[in-house]
Amino acid sequence: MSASEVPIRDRLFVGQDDQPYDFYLCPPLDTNNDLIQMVVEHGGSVVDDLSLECIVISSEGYDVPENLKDAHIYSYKAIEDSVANGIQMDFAHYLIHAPPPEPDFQQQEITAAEPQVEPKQNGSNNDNNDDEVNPFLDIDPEYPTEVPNSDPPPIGAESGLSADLPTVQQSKATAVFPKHHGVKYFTPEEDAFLLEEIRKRPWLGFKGHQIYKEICELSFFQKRERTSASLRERIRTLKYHVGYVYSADKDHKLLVDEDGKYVRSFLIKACVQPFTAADDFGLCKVVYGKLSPKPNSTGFETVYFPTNFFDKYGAMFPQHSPESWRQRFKNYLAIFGVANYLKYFIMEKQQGNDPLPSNSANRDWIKARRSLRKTDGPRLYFPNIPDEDQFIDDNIDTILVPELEGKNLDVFTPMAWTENKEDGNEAPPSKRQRVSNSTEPTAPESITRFVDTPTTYFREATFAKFYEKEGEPIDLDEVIPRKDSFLTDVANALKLEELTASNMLKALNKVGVKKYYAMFLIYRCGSKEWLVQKSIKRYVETNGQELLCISPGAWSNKAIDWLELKNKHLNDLLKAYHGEEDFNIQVAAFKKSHSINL
DNA sequence: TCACACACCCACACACCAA
DNA sequence: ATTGGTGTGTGGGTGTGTG
Repeated sequence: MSASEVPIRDRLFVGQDDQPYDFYLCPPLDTNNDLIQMVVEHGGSVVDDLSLECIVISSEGYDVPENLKDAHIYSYKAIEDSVANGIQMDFAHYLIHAPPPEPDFQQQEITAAEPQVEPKQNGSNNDNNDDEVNPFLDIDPEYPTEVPNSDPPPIGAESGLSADLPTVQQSKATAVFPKHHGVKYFTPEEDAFLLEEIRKRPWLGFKGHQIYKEICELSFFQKRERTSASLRERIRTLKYHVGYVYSADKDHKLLVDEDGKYVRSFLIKACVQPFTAADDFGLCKVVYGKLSPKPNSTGFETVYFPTNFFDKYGAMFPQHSPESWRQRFKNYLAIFGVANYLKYFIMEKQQGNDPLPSNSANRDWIKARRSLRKTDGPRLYFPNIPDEDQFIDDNIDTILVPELEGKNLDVFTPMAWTENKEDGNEAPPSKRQRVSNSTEPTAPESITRFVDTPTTYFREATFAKFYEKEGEPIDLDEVIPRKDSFLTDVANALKLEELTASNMLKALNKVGVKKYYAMFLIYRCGSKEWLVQKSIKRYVETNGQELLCISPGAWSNKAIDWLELKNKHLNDLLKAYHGEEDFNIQVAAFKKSHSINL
């Protein structure tokens, strides 16, 4: 029977390369028409030529024929269960025969490196259990499905490989006759084991080196003589298709749900956060505006940082730790030059280009500057930027950087620290003084414009209660892995013929925005659907930290705080920011709702 | 020729430490 | 407490050998 004679119902047994899995059915299975039909109906194919790459299927209890002693053999139940469940089961769980270990390698390992009985590592972590292994069954007790009765739950049982099937597909050939000399292909069970071990270490990321150093220490891979480099490269070959990781708390203890299963998380964070051009621009802008760096005779700048400057900066811009920000300044911006970088950044923006971060804007130049700094050589100017700092003063506020939007930078204004540096704790707002040429005034009357800040909590009791009761406004765990499609859904949902509040509410609810949050957005954005959309985007991109976009027309908590002050000057600034018409409409709406004290 | 396993390299993010 | 020096590990590029 060939695949072409049977209508293919789904692609259960098709690899990512669109090639069907080839199954070799050991007699008497080769005459089992039901089984054959299952294979071909679901996209696979049945072969009778063992010299081809194929997955060998047999039944438990049948003698392994001599010519298959060196093959990995899987139970026919792998096929049956996959079809029954509608997803591809982890074939590694159905391994009924594996090739015996190669004597020369095993001997070498035992005599040269290991005592006859490896000491049991009896720690709190169950990963390193190392029980005796049946040498004829190449299934390790460490193997995920076989982690029994241990404190953290069995993983493989539920997680399996299912959606992550590239592993089976990519190593199917070698699952049959793995080679021990030359190229040693990964088997499905190695892939499955590796993925599970990665998922159990979400704090290590999965692109680095350390995690593989740990995993390759496990006896499962020690026995298979896998180096950390090979494990790492395997994951790179699999295009990092880890799919998900298991949630862990800050002490690296894996979270377990009410069923005793590890809790999946699709937020796979990287271990290091590269500095962006916006990061550099933001830091330079604050240093330039608030700390007034003074150029010295060697062409570098002298900057006096107030106490805890980087702590404050890191708190306000948490994409990097305070120490990282300090290092960034020390290792790159101080070398590049604050004024140089600002000029470069502004020039690029004005020319419609995307500026590069300071480490890569001009690698040769910064390398030269770095050595110049130590050797005290001649001054080295950044090419093609204006001499005068006036260029910065004239343009710096025209450059919009989303990262800086809505941040109140007043906290970085040092309070006369040059005179009394020792009592330099928090500068109370009323005591802020003009130290540099661009300090912000503080008294309400001297505030010249409204600078919005992010809205991070529900200010109105009604919405706060809903939040308490119904939880997060959007299920981020569900949405973030498909961020782009979700945002498209939201955009499409808001393409309504009649943009009434109730229509928007229904449409948003349909795509996964909780009703109370939709109500909140409509209320704060004055039913402007583009602002509602922008706010949802902001919410997702900030991982749920910010409830509202920052834009005229979107009324933040800060704006409402100002309203409640009933100060005419501040209201005028709000009018200037939001527009007089919008101001009047919103204030009327707020009054009507009685949610704020007006 | 291609995919894969394995290895090596390097810029850089980040942490730590001594002064 | 701040600062400069230094060590460690990430993340990604790439080279080589094999089948």
